[in-house]
Amino acid sequence: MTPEELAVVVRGALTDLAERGDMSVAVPDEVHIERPRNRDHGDYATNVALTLAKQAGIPPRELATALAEALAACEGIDSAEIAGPGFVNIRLDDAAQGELARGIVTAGSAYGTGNALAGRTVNVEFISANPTGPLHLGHTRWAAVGDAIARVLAAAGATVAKEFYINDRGVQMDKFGASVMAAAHGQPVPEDGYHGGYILDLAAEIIAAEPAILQLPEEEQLIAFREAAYGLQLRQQQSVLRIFHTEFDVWYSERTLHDSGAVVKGLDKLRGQGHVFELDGATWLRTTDFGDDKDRVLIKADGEYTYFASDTAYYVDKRDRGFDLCVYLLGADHHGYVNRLRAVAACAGDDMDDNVEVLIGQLVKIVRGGEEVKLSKRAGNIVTLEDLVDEVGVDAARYSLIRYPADSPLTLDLEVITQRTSDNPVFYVQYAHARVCSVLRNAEDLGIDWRNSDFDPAQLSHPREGELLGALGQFPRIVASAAELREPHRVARYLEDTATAYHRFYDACRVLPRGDEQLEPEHIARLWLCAATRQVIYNGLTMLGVSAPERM
RNA sequence: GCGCCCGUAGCUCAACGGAUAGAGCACUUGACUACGGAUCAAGAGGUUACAAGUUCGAAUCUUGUCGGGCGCACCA
Repeated sequence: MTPEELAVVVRGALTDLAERGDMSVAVPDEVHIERPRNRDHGDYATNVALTLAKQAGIPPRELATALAEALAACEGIDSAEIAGPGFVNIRLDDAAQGELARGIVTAGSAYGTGNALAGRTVNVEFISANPTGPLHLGHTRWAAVGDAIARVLAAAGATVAKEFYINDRGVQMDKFGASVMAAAHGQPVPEDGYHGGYILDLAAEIIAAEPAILQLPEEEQLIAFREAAYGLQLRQQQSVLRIFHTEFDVWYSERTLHDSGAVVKGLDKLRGQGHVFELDGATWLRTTDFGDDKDRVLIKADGEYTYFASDTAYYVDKRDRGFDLCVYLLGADHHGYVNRLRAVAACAGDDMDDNVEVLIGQLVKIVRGGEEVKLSKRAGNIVTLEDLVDEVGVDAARYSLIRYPADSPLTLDLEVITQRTSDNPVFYVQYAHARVCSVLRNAEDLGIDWRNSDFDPAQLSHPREGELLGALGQFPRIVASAAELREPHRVARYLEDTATAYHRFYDACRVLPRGDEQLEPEHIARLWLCAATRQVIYNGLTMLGVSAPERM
């Protein structure tokens, strides 16, 4: 029995109480079932009596007592007891709990998915770096977490597109081009240019491919260098993200936004909504109508579009492409954009609480042996996504970034996550998966066909088996809450708990018959439990973009 | 000055208003003729920055104070 099924049972019991008329309780739509931290409190607990008592005018413990009596009589429930101020602690009978293993194995990769967000079409935009250098650690956090958010949203039933906005327009691109050109001529890079060592590499690569570029007139040459370097750098970003297992559905160029007329179209839409005005020769959007602290310029007095104009047009364009929720994942230094972007949605006639969502990721601080490693894209002394992957591997890098909520600052010690030991939780979880796979392989080698043997769920009566089943039953609600809250770290933490439950089970319960033992129903039941565990860990790791190795 | 985020074990961090605030690392002590010990068991470690409030109940919500990070362009 899953917690969701139990909630239905509890709700039914409450309905019975209400209909019998002893107690005038209004039966809530949702009954909160939780898994008590303390195992002495049973398999599950509900606080529903506490929440209903006041409004029903009944002391909580009295209501809880009546509910407990009703529940104890329900099928699949072994006992129900009141505790504390009015909790009802519920213990399932072994068969009802064990049946879960069959359900998970049958559901396969669908176990854990849901339909809470069915019908929502979501655009998740993240990273969106300038194509003027390698991706650094701030980008890397979102590369991992943003991708995981998208996967979790999809698991909750949403239709999701991952999008990368290429900031390939504006003065930063020109500075980038000028920097590469200077390097190509062996001259010092301009003061306000890009100084990383990669600039020299780009220059060398461009000259090698097209030596004649150095003979072009200066202005032409500048453009040629800029475009060549842009192409190379973008491909480098795309390649490293592919290695990182973060695949985008759409790479959207800011230039094409302008070239396609989308910017003009977006402006027209905003004008039609009546929030655009002229002042001092510039064209403004009155974002203060919707909570921004100042109005924003769309077209400067010199006739140039601002970056903000691109932003607004891009939002309108996303909505025109059919997305009903636009999620932006931004770095901490962009938190000033939150109100602005929400106001853009409102100015376009949308609901800024429903159509747009801006998440802010706090900074990642990197230390190496306790000493901070400074990051600076312009200075060149940077830790890049590629560096991190080279040092710790894709799985450890992704997992280390995903297992913490993105909205709190994070310190990673390279010396710690470089170690391929149990210091790093990803190995702990992957090891559990490999261990289950090993047991199932051994079963196969022994010729045990557990899938086609009778499965008696009541065999799973050991406390450690109950713990493991309880953990496995949590998975769907963990995924649902991770999606709802945009917090994939919940899945990672959950997997760690589940891995612990498996290791503890494994430690206490022999799965396979020893050499001279007969195959018993208990062995079969435990193999089903193993198979269910493998499925849950596999589904969870996959949701995080982390591999689930069968051997390590 | 205004605004956003954050203060939880020695360190890095969990805990969607619930019961005795939990993990990992580090520290102490046990369990290997191993279904994979990359594991398990036990111990020690806390005034959840501080103070008031809200309620059956607060690390969580409200207000204030202190401390830290970041942001406040006709830049991109």
